[in-house]
Amino acid sequence: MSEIKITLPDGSVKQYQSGTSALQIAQSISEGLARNIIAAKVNGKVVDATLPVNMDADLVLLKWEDKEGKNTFWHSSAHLLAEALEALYPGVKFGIGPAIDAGFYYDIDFGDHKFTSEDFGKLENKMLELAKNDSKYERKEVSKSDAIQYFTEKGDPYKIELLQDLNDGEITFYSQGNFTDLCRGPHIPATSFIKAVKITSLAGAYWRGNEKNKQLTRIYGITFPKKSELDAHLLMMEEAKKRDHRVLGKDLEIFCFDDDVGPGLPLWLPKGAAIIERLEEFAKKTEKEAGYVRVKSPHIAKESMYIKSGHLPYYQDSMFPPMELDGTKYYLKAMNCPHHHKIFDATPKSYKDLPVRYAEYGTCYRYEQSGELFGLMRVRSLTMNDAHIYCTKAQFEQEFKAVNNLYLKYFKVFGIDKYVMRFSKHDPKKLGQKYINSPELWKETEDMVRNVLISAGIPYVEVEDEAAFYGPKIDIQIWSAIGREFTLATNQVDFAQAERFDLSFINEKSEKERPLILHRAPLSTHERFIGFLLEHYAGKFPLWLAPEQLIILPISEKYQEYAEKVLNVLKKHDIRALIDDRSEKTGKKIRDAEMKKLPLMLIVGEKEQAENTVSVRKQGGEDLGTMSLESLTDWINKEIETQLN
RNA sequence: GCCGUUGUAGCUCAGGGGUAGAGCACUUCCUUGGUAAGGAAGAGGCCAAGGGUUCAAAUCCCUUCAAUGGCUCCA
Repeated sequence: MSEIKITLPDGSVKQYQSGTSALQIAQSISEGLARNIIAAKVNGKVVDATLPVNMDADLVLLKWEDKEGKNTFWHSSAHLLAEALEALYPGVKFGIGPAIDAGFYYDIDFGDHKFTSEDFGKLENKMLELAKNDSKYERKEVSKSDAIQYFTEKGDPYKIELLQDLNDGEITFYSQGNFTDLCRGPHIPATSFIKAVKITSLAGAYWRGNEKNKQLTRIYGITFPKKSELDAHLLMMEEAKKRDHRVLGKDLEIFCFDDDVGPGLPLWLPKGAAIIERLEEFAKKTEKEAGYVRVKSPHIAKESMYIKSGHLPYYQDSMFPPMELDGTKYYLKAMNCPHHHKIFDATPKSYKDLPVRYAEYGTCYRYEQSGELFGLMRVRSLTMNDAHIYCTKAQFEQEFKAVNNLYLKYFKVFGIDKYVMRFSKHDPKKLGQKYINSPELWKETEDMVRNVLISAGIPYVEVEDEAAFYGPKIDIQIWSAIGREFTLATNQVDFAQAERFDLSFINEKSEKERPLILHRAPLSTHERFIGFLLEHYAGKFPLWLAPEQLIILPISEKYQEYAEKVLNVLKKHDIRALIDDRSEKTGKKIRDAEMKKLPLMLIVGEKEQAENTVSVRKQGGEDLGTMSLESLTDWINKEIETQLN
């Protein structure tokens, strides 16, 4: 037999017999290592650890700690779930069962049987029982006709449908115990790797994601190689739930919903409104410095405007139905851009006026499907940190860059670092349907955007079929506490609406020319941004943004008068403060202030009253000591200045 | 919009065919206490809404509304 050269990640090269598996290679290094090997990466491709290697290769041994290792582990767990289901409910039919970011799911057609969350325990136990059998995951290449025959005999129509799309020669089965599945692999060596199982939830899911298809039962689960890891995971999930903006928003009295107001229509309580005020102050100042001017527009407009803008055919389903007055239809605005275009068009423009930057915190209404509403992250009334920039082609790059820099500046202030910049492009197949049919302009503007991103050295991912109908965009993707992905902010190019609105400026040659338009909303909408910030800060807003910045805690009622004196001084300095005048002990007052996540606590008693000072405690416990009111206000101002720069 | 689950006090939840319970919060009183929970008493509910079954419904059934986990969709 021939020899092969295996290169390990540390660069070392070892010789093995051809046909040696990654697992055997691991064993040759150490038994302990081999026990932890879940899969292997051979020349960059993830494969079974037991697959024989027949050529010289770069080899990475994948463990649970590796992302691909977890992926393989969970994918194999989905097969174990299926095996358990088949044992418990003979005759169930299987859809697909992939690994996801945290765990796996399997789509099941239970036929007439009703599977409920009460069956979770039974299923978990069965999975653990089967795991203990230590069944090997065995790979087998099969011909397409054999594969179809197998599933026809078994009576699994979904698998047969999946097989139709596969080519003969690339089909593999994996078996463990009594269960065989159509699967590309790879898998863990044996079921005994799985030591802890948790079925997490149950949901309906359309077969192949199409709402016209039958709805299957999707069972979500997660597994671990150690019981302790499952416990840690469950604890983490509990913590994430506490961070959920819907929970914090209620606890901290930021916002609420009311049945009489309507779903997706948040009410801002005083503390929520205070945060909005801070955000707007900050945005208006920043935008002013960046050369924006502010405009204002009404909340409704005639149908004709949305026909002109081209929004109506794309957007009608997600707009509130129109009101009809004297035969004219009026829509609640779902976006601010057409209004801004009209403002641009209201006065003649010269090239000397450009770029024109119109900013507005504009409130829009979108009739999102009821099932899509999600706390503050998906709502039906939203106030956007909107602006539109009208510029020449020559100015485009600089403007686009400036907008990007603005984003980065904001992200620094808010400490936003876990995001992905997504360069969202059109899909050429959908020109004329989802996207304006101008292939050259798409190419041109997408190239411009890419160039800006590359020259600015900003990391990004390119994604097709995510653009706006009027042009490409950059989306900032973030994740909520419970792991749901959202677009926080967008920066969009628009080459279509200027044409539709017949917008123009007079260029140097005294000719009419169309401006390019940028749409941008770096601070998203108040709803989504505050929802995000609640989770991001876990409710502990920084001093500049906190609805209530500090609370004065008199040691006893005897110091109430002094506390009020302090309050008045602070109010004169525009500091948002209040007094806890309850007849409670200081420990209790501190605890309650901590629960409300107030950034600062001022303790005042005999000593402070005598010296005309306050004792300052930061949220979390840090003692800033005793200071005069003057040094406190100085300290606060400095702190805020640091936070905003 | 579709499928599953849930809806009991301001909040978190228990209960469950015979006219409602806890903890926290709230109010009052006692206490005047120095860096994460002092004590006592009190008040607070058409058990989401509507209909049905029943001698009797918060409890069982149906419809609606809302929330929630997904799917589809999206800033």
